[in-house]
Amino acid sequence: MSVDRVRGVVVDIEEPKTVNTQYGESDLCEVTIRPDRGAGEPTTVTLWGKWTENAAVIETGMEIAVYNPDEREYQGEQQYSVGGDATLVVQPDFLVDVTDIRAWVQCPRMYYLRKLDGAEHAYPLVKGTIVHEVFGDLLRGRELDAAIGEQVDAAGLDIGLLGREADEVAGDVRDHASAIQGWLQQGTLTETDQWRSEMTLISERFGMKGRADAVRRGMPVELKTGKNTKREPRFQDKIQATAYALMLGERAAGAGSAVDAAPDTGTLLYTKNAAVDRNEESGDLSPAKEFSIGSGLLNYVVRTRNAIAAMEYDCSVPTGYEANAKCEYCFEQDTCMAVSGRLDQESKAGTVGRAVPDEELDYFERFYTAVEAERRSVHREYTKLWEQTPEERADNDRALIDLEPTGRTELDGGRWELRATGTGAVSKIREGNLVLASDGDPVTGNAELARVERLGNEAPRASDSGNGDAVNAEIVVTADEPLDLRRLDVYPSELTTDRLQNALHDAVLLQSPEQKDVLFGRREPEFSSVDETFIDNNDAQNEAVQLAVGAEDFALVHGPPGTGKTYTLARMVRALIARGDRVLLSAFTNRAVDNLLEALEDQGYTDIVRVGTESGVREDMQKYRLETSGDPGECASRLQSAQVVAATTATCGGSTLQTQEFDVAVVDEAGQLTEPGTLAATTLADRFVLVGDHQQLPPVVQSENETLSTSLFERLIDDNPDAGVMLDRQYRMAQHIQAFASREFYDGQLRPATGEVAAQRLDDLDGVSLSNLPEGLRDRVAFVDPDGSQVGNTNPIEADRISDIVASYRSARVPADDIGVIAPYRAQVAEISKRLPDVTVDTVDRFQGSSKEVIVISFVATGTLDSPIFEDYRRINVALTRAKKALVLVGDGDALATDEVYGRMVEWARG
DNA sequence: GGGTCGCACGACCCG
Repeated sequence: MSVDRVRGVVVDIEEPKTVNTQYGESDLCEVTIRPDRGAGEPTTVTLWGKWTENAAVIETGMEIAVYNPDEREYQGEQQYSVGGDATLVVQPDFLVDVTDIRAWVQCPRMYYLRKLDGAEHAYPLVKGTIVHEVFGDLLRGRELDAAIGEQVDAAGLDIGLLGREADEVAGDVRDHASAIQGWLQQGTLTETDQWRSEMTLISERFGMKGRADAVRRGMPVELKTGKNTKREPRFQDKIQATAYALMLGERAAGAGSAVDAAPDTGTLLYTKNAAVDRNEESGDLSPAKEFSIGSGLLNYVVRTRNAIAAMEYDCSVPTGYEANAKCEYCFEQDTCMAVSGRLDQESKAGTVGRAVPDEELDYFERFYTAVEAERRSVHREYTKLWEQTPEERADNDRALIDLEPTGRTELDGGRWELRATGTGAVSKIREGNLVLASDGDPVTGNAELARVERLGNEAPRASDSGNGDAVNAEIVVTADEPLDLRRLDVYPSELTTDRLQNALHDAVLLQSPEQKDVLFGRREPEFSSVDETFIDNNDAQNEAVQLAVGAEDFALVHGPPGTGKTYTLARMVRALIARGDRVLLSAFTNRAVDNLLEALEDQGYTDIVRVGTESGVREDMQKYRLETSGDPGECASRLQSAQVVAATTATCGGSTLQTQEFDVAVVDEAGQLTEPGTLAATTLADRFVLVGDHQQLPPVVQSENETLSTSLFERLIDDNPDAGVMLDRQYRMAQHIQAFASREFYDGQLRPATGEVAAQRLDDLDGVSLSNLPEGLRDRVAFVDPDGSQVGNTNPIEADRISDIVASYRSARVPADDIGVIAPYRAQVAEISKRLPDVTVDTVDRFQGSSKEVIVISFVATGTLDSPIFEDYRRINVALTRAKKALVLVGDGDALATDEVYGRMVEWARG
């Protein structure tokens, strides 16, 4: 009996050797693995022939999987052979992108360089994207001219930023697209082709993912906007198509051999061939080139994929010697040499220039490694796509399953609207998200990337994630192809990670030494003095604006809760504009960016360009949103001439804003941003101002990662206390409510701005009388121990008690809208919101930046505190400082007392 | 997008 898969952790690797067999000489290498993630009995896997190339990159500790191994006995021991039909996959959980395999095949250094500096704004790329879109449209049956017109229009901004005209680009695109059309017409005349465009493929088996331009009768078709008059397609183009073939084979094979089931032919469409002047060129000018896909090519793709996964295991940097590339012919040679020179790396191409200082090299390496760890966390999210057991599925908040398809409609332009009814389950999926829509199995079934248009009859607001009663909610998505909508999955994206890596590269390799001096502590930041008074009733706020206006390098504004941070920021931006500065406004979230714009608007300033997607930008800020389609000149000049440009830091790292320069970057919520995340905005400007509070939420990172969890804001404020101002007067909380946070997190520096703020009480609200409240809730701060018990991440008894407490406030005529409930876990949020459908119940993260008259906090934990309840004391700071007039803490007093900080908190709350 | 090696043409399924 044979097994179809062996998988385990490598514990030993023998030296590869050459042996004589009855069929001649052959290479082999023995690898010992322990199955079950290292817990099983040691087993020998023998790699034969070319698989021994992979043996050279395998290290102990790595995980390997072997498919269809040959099970046999050698010297009395049962072992597995990799040769013949078998396939070796190294680090199967690491998902290698097909375009990365393509780049690595050209040169491993190319793969690395692409990762460091991906975003560039160049005409061939913009044109290539448009041609690809038109190709998709043609496959969906659109008319050529209509498709070209629409796609050129859609790329208006990109074309304009390159200084090109729409007509000229349309002409270029037509040359390419008509070649495609000619070829398509030939095909459809003779046979009824079955086409799929833009097929998303994700392979659990091979640890690979990618998007094929098109699939015809199960075979991959790749579009290339270049020319190729040779008989054979380019090698790396074949490799790309072969990788898709491998994944298509996996889908077709079921439990059988993916290699055997892979399509045997790939097609490459070189669209420029038809446009070549026939007098000058000789050779094969047909756009379509077919090639045969054999097992050797398929295995070559897998081996290359393995080499990448092995390199990424310990974040090594490729030198170029891993393959036989010839540097003298490489068009990236200059970049390659410059990067290796500046980063002091070994490189086959050689190096040019001097290395950056040691501290910058260390910094680069530390953050590069941290960002790659973050990438691996994103990869782990993909595993949710193939979780199949009922427990796993029940626990998966990244998918909506068991949907009932209700219909589909073909839209103009050949796209489809797909509809289904849901079970009302809670998930991370939100309207506007890009998701994987499938017929039930996102990996092996029919699946398409889709956009969520509608989720439920009432659009879920950011604040009511815990709505457990929305049964039979209607779900609407749009996609390129029709399918029975039975499941939606979050589509994990490496976009953010890619942009962090680019920002790191730009900061270390492209910024001037003067700019870097202050970042690396080699020079103190400089300020010119500013006498003008900008805000006359708050000294700290005024000082913050003065500091920002006078900053030659950077300024830091520390804004604790309720201190008028946003108002100060808006005033600061106006002061900078008045000086003639061009300002970039940024923050981690779209919500924060829009809040800033609102504050600017309140102060009468509206000459703003907001860059972002339609679904990301708040309704009332759409009027400022930069139109990216239409007349290229108009789109581009609107951006180029804007004095204030606002975008999230992720957008700042994208190619559009990379074309722009600013005098000052102002970044809000900087305490929530990783260093590279902040750099994405600051590298676009000469100087920067960071505004935030490192005592509130830390940077959002998936991986447990110390390097990324300290913000640039925090590091700079620790190193340069003189470059910062703390806003010390708060306008939100009653004296007693703010007392604990002030003492614990702000050295007692935080004070109420006025006596009125300090003395505010619940009965200041219309019609509310304290005498209608139970005695325990009449103080501004109260502690209630409901004697509940923790069940998983919930505490139902505590939830009941919270429901009673809220009912008390409601019967004392406190409006539901003025009450908020905060819980540490999503499960408890759901538990409480079941009982309180009219009240905002949420986790801390979603409450940051807002406040309520009454806040009730659920601590859930009982008995002991195994894990820090709110993960981090900074989260409890955020929770406590959301309340204006009344704060009720609900939890197990004894359990909380076992922790020093929580213990002091309970003491304070019991008054 | 841009040029150079890489794959592969049969079957052994191995020490």
